[in-house]
Amino acid sequence: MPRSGEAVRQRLQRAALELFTEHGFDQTPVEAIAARAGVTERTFYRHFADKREMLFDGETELRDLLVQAVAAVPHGMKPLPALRAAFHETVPLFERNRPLTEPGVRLIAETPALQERSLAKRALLVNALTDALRARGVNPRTAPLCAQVAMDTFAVATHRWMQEPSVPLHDQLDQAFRELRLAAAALK
Amino acid sequence: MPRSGEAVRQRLQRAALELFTEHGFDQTPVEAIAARAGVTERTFYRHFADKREMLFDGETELRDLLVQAVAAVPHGMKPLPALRAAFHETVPLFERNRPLTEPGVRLIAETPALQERSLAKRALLVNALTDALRARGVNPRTAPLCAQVAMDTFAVATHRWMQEPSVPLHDQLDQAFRELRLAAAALK
DNA sequence: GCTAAAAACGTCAGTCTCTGACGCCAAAGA
DNA sequence: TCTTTGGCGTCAGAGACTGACGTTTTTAGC
Repeated sequence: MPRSGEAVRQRLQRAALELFTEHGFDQTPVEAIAARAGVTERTFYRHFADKREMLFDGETELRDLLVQAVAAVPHGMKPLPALRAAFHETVPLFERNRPLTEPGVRLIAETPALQERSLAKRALLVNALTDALRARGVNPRTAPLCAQVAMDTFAVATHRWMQEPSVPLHDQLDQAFRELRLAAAALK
Repeated sequence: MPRSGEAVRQRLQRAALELFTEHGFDQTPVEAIAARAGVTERTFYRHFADKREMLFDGETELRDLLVQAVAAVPHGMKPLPALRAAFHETVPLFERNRPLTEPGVRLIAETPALQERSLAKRALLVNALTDALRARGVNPRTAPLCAQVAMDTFAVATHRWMQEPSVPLHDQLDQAFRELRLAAAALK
């Protein structure tokens, strides 16, 4: 029974995902997760802030990658094209983790408490993108709107990609942003 | 001590808002709210699904009004203009309840648990708008994107309206949608 | 290889949220 | 006046977290 810290964390994640998919999120006490991982309930809360948090581990990684990608976009590019380019940079990350995240998204989709947390994580991403845009010199007033709209477009693209695996995520992204442009063009 | 049901509900809401603004949301047990309202903790949960839910009572009213407004928009209008028109219909509702909702939004802004619930409520609104758009014959595939983007634009407008009360909400709305059009026009 | 600091874990006690079951009492209708 | 219904109180309990403290393991320095 190793005690290296990271091993415990991974055992907790595996145990939680198994129990969640078997009995559901709400019907799985933290005590059961800890027991399957060979650890105490108290240790669970030393690795994760709360029960929901363990389902959203890759979010910080995605956020850092995204912020870095926005900063790396060529100067002079308008906000939405810049964000679209940044999202394209994250495609490999999604394609690589696809089989791993699939049971997670299904769990989130059918658990209201997890949907709330998912939306909160998305809001954190939007805030980070807003700061990244402002760092590029984008109008501080319009930066939040651009970041939010781009994030929604990205979310639509990934959602479609989950349901229709045949179309590459790159194409889903371009398609979604194209629809955004067309819809907005009808405004004036 | 009346026992009419609705009176208890209102006393609970008043007591909660007072205690929340005084000690904060997390530092206010449900037991204290019920005590100030002259009832038991159990009665609180007979009126509200959970502790957060009492802060979001007007959401269903807003949703119904919004769905109805989308349905009432003239035929042939494109999704985003239709949604913009529908949002304009809700302006009186916001202007009327402004002093009442002000302490609520401040509380939500500084309480992560309430932000999560707020985002969840917004997602419900987006789903309702998506259905309303589809009922108008909008492309079922693009309806979610339009509803989401319009909701974000509306949120930006109301947010600015809260901070700069001098500019009417109608103008904030038009301004935000104008920025959306300009930002999206730079995409192709 | 030995020892001391630091990190990880266990144990215990406790608060708070939320739920089910049961009984009581007031109000509305026959 | 009697019955029914709905709102409420009481009780018991599960589950999510947190703080405090002691113990064990790992790491670092000699």
